[in-house]
Amino acid sequence: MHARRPTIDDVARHSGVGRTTVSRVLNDGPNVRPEVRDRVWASVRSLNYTVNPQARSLASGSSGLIALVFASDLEAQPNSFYTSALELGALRECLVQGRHLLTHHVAQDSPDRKRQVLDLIRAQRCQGLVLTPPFSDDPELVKAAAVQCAVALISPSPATRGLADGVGVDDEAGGYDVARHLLALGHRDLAYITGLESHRSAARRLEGLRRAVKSHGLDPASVRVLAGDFTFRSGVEHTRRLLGERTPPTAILCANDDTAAGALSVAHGLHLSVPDDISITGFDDTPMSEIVWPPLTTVHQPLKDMAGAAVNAIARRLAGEDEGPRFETLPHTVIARESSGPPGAP
Amino acid sequence: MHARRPTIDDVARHSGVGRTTVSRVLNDGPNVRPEVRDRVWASVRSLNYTVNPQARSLASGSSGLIALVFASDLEAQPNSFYTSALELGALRECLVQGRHLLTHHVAQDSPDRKRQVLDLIRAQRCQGLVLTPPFSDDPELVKAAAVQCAVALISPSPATRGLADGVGVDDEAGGYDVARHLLALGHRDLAYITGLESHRSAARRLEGLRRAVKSHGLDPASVRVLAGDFTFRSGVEHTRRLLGERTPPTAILCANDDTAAGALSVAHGLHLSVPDDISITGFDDTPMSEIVWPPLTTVHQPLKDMAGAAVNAIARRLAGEDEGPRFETLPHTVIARESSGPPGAP
DNA sequence: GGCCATGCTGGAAGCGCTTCCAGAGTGAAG
DNA sequence: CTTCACTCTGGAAGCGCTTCCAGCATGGCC
Repeated sequence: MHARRPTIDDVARHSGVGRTTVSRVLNDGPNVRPEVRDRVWASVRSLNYTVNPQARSLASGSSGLIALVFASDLEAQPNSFYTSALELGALRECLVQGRHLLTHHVAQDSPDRKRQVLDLIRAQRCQGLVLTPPFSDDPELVKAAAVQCAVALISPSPATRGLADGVGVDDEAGGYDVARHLLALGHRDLAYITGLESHRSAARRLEGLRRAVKSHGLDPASVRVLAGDFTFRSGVEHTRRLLGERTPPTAILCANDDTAAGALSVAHGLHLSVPDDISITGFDDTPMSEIVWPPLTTVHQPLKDMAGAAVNAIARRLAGEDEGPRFETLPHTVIARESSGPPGAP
Repeated sequence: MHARRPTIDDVARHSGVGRTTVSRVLNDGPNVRPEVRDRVWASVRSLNYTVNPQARSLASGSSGLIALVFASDLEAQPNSFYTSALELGALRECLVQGRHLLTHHVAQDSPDRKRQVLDLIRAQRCQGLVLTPPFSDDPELVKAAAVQCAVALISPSPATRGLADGVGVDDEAGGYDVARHLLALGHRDLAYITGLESHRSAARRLEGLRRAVKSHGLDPASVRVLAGDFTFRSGVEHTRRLLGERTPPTAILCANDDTAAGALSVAHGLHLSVPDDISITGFDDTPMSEIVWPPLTTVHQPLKDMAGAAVNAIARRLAGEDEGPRFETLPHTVIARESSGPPGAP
């Protein structure tokens, strides 16, 4: 069939040096004369040699693997844009760092989900682990994982920030900012559809919302809060209920874009005009917010950068950096599109 | 720090058997007495042993890696639902098959994109490769890849079907079926926004559309065809042009859901009613089709199953099955939602 | 009882790399 | 001329597994 692939020994023989020297050249090691280095590279090219990553992993004792774990179901197609963005960001940074990404989806409601994550990094010899919400909010899991490998958290709550490196936006401020946007437009009666209870960072958005309401001299308790779960479906259900009330709110804030899309859909079904009859906002600024009609006012979160920063933090740890856990706050922005406007406008 | 992880020799010693026997047990090999087998498993559990996948790969000479390659940009967020669905399907089947998935995104316009793919499977020692469109339509690439590893194609065109295993729906029939759906509703003036030229399977949808038109006694040449590229943006641009004409079509068929979403958005912008003023259909039935307003009439394509079947085909090849390339056709369905209706209705 | 087929077992040889360590060469310092 | 501190270099020992192959029981059969 095809000829045996060249090994490091073939390169060594071909360039007339020892195997160790070839290894040094391949790994940019010190103590190799430039001319020897060139000779080795020439042989590498001429033999069309590439290192065997499996052998390298075994010998060096490091797999180069970083696991990215999502809490979702292999069957469902959850928050596709959110997870895709994170994965792409992580993938890109892994490429830069010469590491490999192991994407894993764990059923959210699986009773042994923590074990699944720990088993994964154990069995695969992962050196790094990027946890997304709500896993990134679980102190027990984070602690257990941190013993085994470098851990970085996406949007961790304060409870886990001290346990590992983290990246995220200031969710409280994000909530505050969209709420301010709506209050400035003249809205006085807001409703909020939350994300999953366990997803702490999204819960902080509500706190920011309440702060904004209070700072406008209104009663935070007047904000109607409905317990959603980030799905389109929960946006549909809660919005249907809200808009069925005698005095519906003039604006509905949603914990993410999917939920907002559900809310929009209900408004359309009732032949209401958005934003004239009802303003709706999302969170994340996934591509979805430009796909729906009208385009969604939302809070931009640099998801790809967040995932990249997480992988980068892991790489730094593995390179030996040894400070306390660090939390990196990335900037968010309110993106005002057409789904929000003054209440009761023509 | 932590104790050295147990190796296969520790298990062998602990259970009083040879290393070879432990290996047999771990790999479900033959010729091990049940009682010995149990004893070994007991040791494995008690030592909390897991095989080192890196060592196994090296020794067995098989990496267990399957690459899934997308033609897209790490910067853009292309067809998120489409790629996510394929990835989830592949991931699930890999889990079943005990293999690992290496997801890779290659810039569509990169001049050496073929080389990038070939280098990837070469450098990583991938044993399988799943190619998505338009890579799956490139005979040159498929041939070159097939020399190195088992290849499976997602939605290959007839030109590449003979070169490797493939999975897909009958795109021609899919196009035929949506067109029939619209014709049955009374539409006589259709427009089609195509996908990327290089994406052959999508081009076949147009052929089906033409066949349907002809079978209704209409002139296939009367169908307006606009060259899109699967993006929301191309849906926007072409629809804007179409609806600006003196006699706009009564229905716009799009090569995928993203493009259809763009078309919908333009209709809304012009304050047209969908489907009363204009019917719009998509293709793929990604979650997006339920998110937009009104929900999109589209052709369901079982993307997750397709990716799973592709991985499965690779696994069968690697297990030694040795027939000619096989193409597996999965069923498609027209999903009639609210974006299509009789033309010129109230 | 002798013989062979069959089932089970483990020793030993790698897989292709990294890394420890000893050795060779070189120039500056004594 | 010797000594020492470097800079280079390569031999050899693994990393933890799979797999080839030889060896030893065992049992059925003539």
